[in-house]
Order: sequence, then structure tokens, then C-alpha cells
Amino acid sequence: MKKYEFSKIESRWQKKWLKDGIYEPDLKKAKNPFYNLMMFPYPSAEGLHVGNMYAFTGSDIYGRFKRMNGYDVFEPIGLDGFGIHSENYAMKIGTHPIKQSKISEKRFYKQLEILGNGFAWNEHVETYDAEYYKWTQWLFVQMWKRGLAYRKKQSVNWCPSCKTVLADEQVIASKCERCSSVAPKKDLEQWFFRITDYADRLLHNLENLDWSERVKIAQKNWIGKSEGAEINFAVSDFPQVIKVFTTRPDTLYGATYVVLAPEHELVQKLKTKILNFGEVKKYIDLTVKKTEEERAMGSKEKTGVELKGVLAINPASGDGIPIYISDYVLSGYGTGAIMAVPAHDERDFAFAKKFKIPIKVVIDGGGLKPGEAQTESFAGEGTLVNSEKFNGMKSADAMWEIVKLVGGERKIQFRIRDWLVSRQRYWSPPIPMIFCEECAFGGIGEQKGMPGWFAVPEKELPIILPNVKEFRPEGTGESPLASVKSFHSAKCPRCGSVARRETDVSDTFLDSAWYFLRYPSATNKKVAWDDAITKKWLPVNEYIGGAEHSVLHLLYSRFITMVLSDIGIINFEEPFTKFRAHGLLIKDGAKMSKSKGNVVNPDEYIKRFGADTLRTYLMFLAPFEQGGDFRDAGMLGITRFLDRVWRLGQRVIEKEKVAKDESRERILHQTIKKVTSDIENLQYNTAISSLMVLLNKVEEKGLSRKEFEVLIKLIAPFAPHITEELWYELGNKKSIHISKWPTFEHSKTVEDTFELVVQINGKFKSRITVPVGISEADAKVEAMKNSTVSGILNGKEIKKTIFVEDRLINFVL
RNA sequence: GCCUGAGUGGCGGAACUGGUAUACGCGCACGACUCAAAAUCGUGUAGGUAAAUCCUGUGUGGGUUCGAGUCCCACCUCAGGCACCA
Repeated sequence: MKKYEFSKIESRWQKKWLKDGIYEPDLKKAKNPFYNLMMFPYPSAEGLHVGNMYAFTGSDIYGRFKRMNGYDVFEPIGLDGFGIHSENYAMKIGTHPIKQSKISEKRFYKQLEILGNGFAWNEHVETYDAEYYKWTQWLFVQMWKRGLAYRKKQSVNWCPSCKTVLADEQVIASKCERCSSVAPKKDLEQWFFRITDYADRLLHNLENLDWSERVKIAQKNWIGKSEGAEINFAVSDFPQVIKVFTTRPDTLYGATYVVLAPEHELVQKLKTKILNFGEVKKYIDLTVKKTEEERAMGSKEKTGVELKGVLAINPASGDGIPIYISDYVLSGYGTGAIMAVPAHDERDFAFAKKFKIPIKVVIDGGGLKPGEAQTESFAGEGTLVNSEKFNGMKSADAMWEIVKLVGGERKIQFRIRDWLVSRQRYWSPPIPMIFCEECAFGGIGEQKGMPGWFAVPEKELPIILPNVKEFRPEGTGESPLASVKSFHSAKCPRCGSVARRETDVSDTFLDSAWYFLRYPSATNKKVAWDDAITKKWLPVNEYIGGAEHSVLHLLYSRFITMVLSDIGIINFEEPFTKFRAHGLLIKDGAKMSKSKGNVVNPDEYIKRFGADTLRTYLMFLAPFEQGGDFRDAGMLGITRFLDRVWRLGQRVIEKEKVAKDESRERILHQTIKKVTSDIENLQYNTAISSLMVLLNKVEEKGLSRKEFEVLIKLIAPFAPHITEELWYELGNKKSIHISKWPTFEHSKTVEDTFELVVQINGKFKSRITVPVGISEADAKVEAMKNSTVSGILNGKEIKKTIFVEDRLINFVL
């Protein structure tokens, strides 16, 4: 009997697959295209870890399954190698990123090769390749032309450790997503993309996407739509009004004060009228100094200052009410001003208590009665009181009536803000823009409100990232490129004067926001993507990746795709028809991380156990979408399983005689059914377990050649090498991975008899073997024959009988 | 605080639409093979017990139902996301 030598088998087949190109679909002519995509990795120089492999394997199994089901599967691979992460690493070890990227690339690709995935290597893509980022820059230009890219001075997140600005999406609980440093706000002029223009569509389209629910919810929360009204509050002896946004206009009569964000422009305008402006100014200065973290995390204790000498007029009641400034009102949301209803908002309540502002109950509900001393606020809806002619109305009915009365306006607010895309770093595509002082002086520019700014003409792209020695960020608010004269001096595309090239680079998330468009056209150097090929292959059929990108990559990609669709250069507006988030692979109960020292490198495991065993183990340990704990011990079960498959295979190859057996045929068909639906639903763990059940049942008596071929086909997506070896040894001439997936016949999965459960008062008592489809009456008779059952029932009156067809009979006494 | 998930043997995890709880694997115990060990194969393995077709048992406490891991209510714990968003 031949021995199972996995290392020889695996490397041999990997070479052969590559040579035969069985994973390269004909991108132009494929009849049945299926785009199977996994989020491309950023090549950390520590190399691929088993968490990456977990995700890739899960995606690959689905791809192999689809391929065997007759699809032309395209499963590309590439590297998201630009960006801070790679750059930080390069700095740490003192190698230039250009050099380091080549080293990492080699290492990563080598590791990816030994996993046994069905990658289409011909279409590989690296974001730091000029052939790629040429088009990233081109994309920026398209955004600019469409008026969706703009520059603006604004309070933005600044990471002092990464020495660059960050998008809101890259700040988690006021900390930098990469390095966890506290990222305070800083006023800087930066490039933004108008993602807010697409907020409503990004939200609305979610409904029809076949995506993991948790990711959809995360996006929904991030976009944060709230419907309400904008209402004007007049200011005493002053021409300008205070605009406030509220979702609860039904509580308007309860608004006993107004709060402005400290940055609100009206504060300065009212300067001369405010009696205590010195105090006010002190508070504003203090607020500005506070970092965002202190503002958010610091004690929830409310602070603020009243603007003495001015009053706002409640437009419903006509009462004059005080105006405060407080940092609990954010300048970046709504109008930067609120009407405060202490009786019906927790925050306003706390503030009013502290500053002894009247609390007026206007909604009767939650056990709160008007007139009583208030100990807490009630934020629910209810019946209006103290609201003049609206008394007695329900919140929902009164709401818009009140808005109408005071001349307010329905308004929708979003939480999401524009995408900040510029970075003061080195290792990214330079933003392809030029600023001309001459033209700026003359008020001339390509876009409204942005004099002097011009896009680099498309034929001049790419703007190559120069190989500079000093690539470290300086922390001056400028990119390291700013000190490279040969780079930043440019000619104005319009007037030809000496101009200055933009020296900031773009966010890495721009690189990855469109890579799926590039893959199928990756070999074409003339266009970003080929129209015919794109029509054929996109949108992506199955996308798998980490849930941590819920509001980063996945949102940005959707946005960019929508824009491209609006421009008319692609014919779909959602990039990923189906998306599934894989679970997280943990080790010893904790997320794998270098600092904890629990990172598992797949290489050694592949050496020891083989890629097939590791792949199958990873998929067996827990549901793929849930993730689980990686343990060495578990590997043994899979080793045994594949060994047994191998040995059974040798018996088949040696032409062991096997008698025909109907029950064996039945379990085979049942397993085909189970494995097929489990793989379709990414429930790989149960698919593998049912294959083990099958093997346990058939191992002793053996299988016919045909039956064994079915078995290894079912295992092939999980363990591609061993099954391929057995397949060829059986005399097949073409790869098992392009063979046809087994089908089952329903009639062959069903049994003639089954074990009918007999319950008494809902408790299991016995089971009896009866024919499938047995009638209630017959079942009753059969059950009575059972000694246990008849013993208990003896002489007792049966009040009721419950019969579930082909399952159970229950006697109620 | 709010929004998602999730709590099942010694461990990872199964369980269709409410219908035999613990599939499959690990571990453990015993047995076979062997001079012996490893590997392999076989048997057993929720607890109460020596044993059962007895009793108890799916985070806790209630409820609905002939019947609840599954549905409802309240709570506890853990993981993830959002967090003064008006």
C-alpha cells in the first residue's frame, strides 16, 4: 500500500495546476463567469499568518465548489501594499519602503502559493505598482472633475504618532485605528470626497444587498440618518435667528433654553451684546484646547456658560429663554445649536439641573406627571400637555403640526461626514493636483470655489512617487514630499506658469476602493478596466472578508462604485452583490497579535501536517462566519481523517471487491445533499463532519470506484491535493477540480423506514421502527405493541394524541 | 447608555419549521495487535448511580405549549460596534 506523503504530493500538484492553468478562466470568453473575491491582504513583513489563511481558505473552498458546479471561477490575488502600515514597518526596520515592498511581496506570494488556493495568478495586482496607482490617481481626477473632490480648512483628526490626518472612519473611540494614539482635532486644510452627497443612497441600497446582517447594521449606524425639523429661534434685539435641528418638535413647548456649540459663528456676532463675554471667551478657549478625547470621554459632567444679556424666543410659547454655550453640543452635527428640552432629554436634564434652569413637562408618559418635582427625564413619546392648543394630542400627530405653526422645515440629518482623503505621508499615491498662484490670483480654477487648482492632465499620469531618501513624516502638517523640490515644482496646466504640485498623498483606502475593478483587466495597461470584461465579470458575485472593514473599505468601495456608475463608466452601482464576513481566528482565547506572542505562522504547520490538513482543520474548528480558537490538538482529528481516506483510496485502487448495497447508496446521496447545501451556506464545519460520518459508515466494507470518486469530489474543495492525487491514481486524466460536482437524487436519500419517537406527556419513552409515511392510526397501533409504552398506558385514558408525520407520536394522559 | 451577536459535556462545537439534547472531532478510560511502545483498530464517555426505557440537565428566574436549547417577559455574563448625533 502506497504511503501518503503530503509534502511531495502538495508541491507536485501546485506546480502542475500552475502549468495547466486550471484556475485561469478565459476572461474574454467565459460563458459562466463567477467572480469569487477575498479581501486582498496588506503584506505585513512578518508574513502571512494563520488568520489570513483562515479567510483565504474559506473563500477558496467556495470558489472551488463553484468551479466544480460549472462556473468559470475567477479568484484573483494581490497586495494592498501601499499605506501607513507598510510604511511604519519599513521605518521600523530601517529599509526603504520601495525596497521593503519587494521583499514582502516575494515572501507573501511564496506563502500564498503553498496554501493550495485556486488563484488566478496572471491577474495579480499590487497597489504600489505604478501601473496600478496610475489609475488610482486617474480616479482622483474623475472625482475632481465631477466636483466630488474638494479642499477645505476644517477641524480634522490628527494622529501625532503617525503624523498625519485621518478620516473619521479611521478614528476609533478618539484613537488612531493604526497605532491607538489619541487623535485630537486640528484645524487644517485638507482634501475631501463628498461621500455625504451619497449618504441617502448608501443607506437605501443596503436594503437590497445580500450581505452579512451585522455589516449592514454597522453601515446603517455609521451613516446615521435621523429625520426631524429645523426650527428658527429669534434672538432678542438681533436680526439673525438661531437655527436648531430637532427630532422631537412635539416637545417644542418644553424648550426652556437654547445651547450653541462653542464654535458657533453667532457667538462672535453677538460679542458686543453679551455682558459676560470675557467669561464666554474663556470657556471657548478652554474647549478648543481640550482634545477630542477629553471632550468625549471626560466626565459627562456638563459644563457651559450662559450668554448674559441676550435671550432666544421660543417660537411656540413666545417665551424669552436663556442661551448657553456648551461643549455637549457639537459644531459638526446639525446646525451646531439645539433647543434644550430638559424634561424630555437626558442630557438637557442634567444640564438644566446643574444650571438651575426650569424644567417644563410637555409630554405625559412614563409615569411622569406635570407639576411634580422632576428626578429624571422622559424621552419617550406620549400625550402632549402644557402645549396650548396641542394638549391632548399624541406626539406623532402633534409633531408636524407644531413645525407648521412655527414655520419650521422638515429636515434629514446624517451623522456621516465627508471622507478626508489626503495624508501627510510618503508611501501612497501622490494626489495628482497642481496649484497655480497666478491663476489663483486671477480667481481662475477648474472647479467652483477652488481658484488656482488644476488636475494633472490624464496623459501625464502616473505622477510617480519619487524614490527619496528621507521618507519619514515630519509632523509639520506637510508630506515628506514637500521638501523634494524636483517633485513639487510643476507647470500650471492652464497658463504654464511655475506652479506647485500637491505634495500630500491619498488615503490607502482609495487604493482598495476600486481594486476589484482592476483585477479582471489587470493585464491591460491601456485602460483602468476593460468595458467588455467588466460587464462580464462585475459586480463581484461572492465577496468574503473581515467585519472590521464594515465602515471603512466596504463603505468607500460602495461610494466610489456609485460615483463611477453616475459618471456612466460602469453599469452597476453596488460592487459586491453578496458579502459575507468571516469570523476571527483566535488563539488561547485572545486575538492573535505580535505583542501577545500568540501569532501562528502557517508555514510550520504546513510543513508538519500539510496544507490539506491545515485547511480542513481551520474549516472544521468552528463555523466560518463565527470564527474560533486555534488549537494544535485539533489537527490530529483531521490528520486521521485524511489518512483514512487515503487508505480507503488505496483499497479502491487495488480493486477491492465491494458488493452493491442500498443503504450505502443512501448515505452517499444524503451526504452529497448535506455537503452541497452546507458549502453554499459557508457552513464548512458541518460539511466536514458529515463527510466524517460517511467515512465512518462505509470504511469497513469499502466503496466501489464510482462511489469513492464521489467521496473525494466532496472533499476536494477542502483538501485539494490529496484528492487530486487519488483522482489521478484512479486513472483520471483531467483535474478533479474541474470535474463535475456530484448530484444527488432525492428518492435515493429517503429511507423506507424510520424510527418513530413515542412520547407520553411530551416525554420521550421509546422509539419504534416503522415504514415512512405511516398513518396516525397505524402508528398508534404499532406504538401500543411496544412493551414500555403499553406498560405505562395500561388502562389509562388517553386524552389526546399528537402525531407529527414521520417524526413522533405523543400520548397525552 | 444604545445597537448587534452569543452563553449547550473535561474541551472545539452539532441540533431542520418548537418534536429523541450533546452529531462530528479532541481528550480520557478500557480492550485488540505487539516482547514492548508508537501508530492503527474496537468499545465506552452529561450528571445522579453498580445499572436501567428511573430522576436531573442547554447562563438565571418566570411564562406559553401535549412538548422549549429553539418562542415570549425579566435579569446576569461575555464578545463586537456606536457613543453628549439633539
